[in-house]
Amino acid sequence: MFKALASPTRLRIFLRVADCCASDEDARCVTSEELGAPVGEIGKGVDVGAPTVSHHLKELQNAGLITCTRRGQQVFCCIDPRTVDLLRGFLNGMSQDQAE
Amino acid sequence: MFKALASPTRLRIFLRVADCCASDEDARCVTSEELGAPVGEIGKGVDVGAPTVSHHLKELQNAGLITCTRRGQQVFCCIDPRTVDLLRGFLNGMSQDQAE
DNA sequence: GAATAGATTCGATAGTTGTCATACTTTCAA
DNA sequence: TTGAAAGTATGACAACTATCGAATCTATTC
Repeated sequence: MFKALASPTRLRIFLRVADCCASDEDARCVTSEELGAPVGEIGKGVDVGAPTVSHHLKELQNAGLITCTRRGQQVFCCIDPRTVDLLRGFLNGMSQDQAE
Repeated sequence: MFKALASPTRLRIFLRVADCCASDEDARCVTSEELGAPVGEIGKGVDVGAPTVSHHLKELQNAGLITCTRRGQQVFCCIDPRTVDLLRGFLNGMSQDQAE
């Protein structure tokens, strides 16, 4: 999980996915417009080739940080709030002993 | 920062430091007893050699996740709550768009 | 069915990282 | 001042990772 966000490129990709995937409540990225950007679009923001983007997205998927679904020719990705919550919970447990 | 926590061994070390460094308010690890464990003690919990532990502690320091101070022959480390807060803030910004 | 667009897989390679063994530095005690 | 204890620095090596180009796959359109 930390490992998945360790690579600068991958983190950038993750942030880009997060950007493109802002929605109302459920945030499961069902509607195309809510989905934001497909893989190709994500790749444009990062200066690496398509295979590399694909590779990183898979890593993020394996870590449970994002979920991808194919819709026609395109694959849309969005972040998984549950995993992010998990991570945040971890940090809370960490510094509740420390700060305050 | 994420990178610093990416290695399993380093994460284990980080958690161990966090464990040993639970204190009242300021949590700057001034008193020896509050400090918990010195470097050597930390190493005992992890099955790697002392040089490796030292190496990882330095990485954690560079990332700003822990602070180390020498007290006599021993070096005591404790986590830096500010950096952890920063990390948490980052995650909040992340999933406030997503969840809820 | 062929052509096209979007995305992934495969193989290779350069670079990074985790670990160790050894040697060194710093601090305190005798 | 010598000796021991606690950590750290250095150099080396194996393992991993990020990246790319080429080939392949999947779905759409003609």
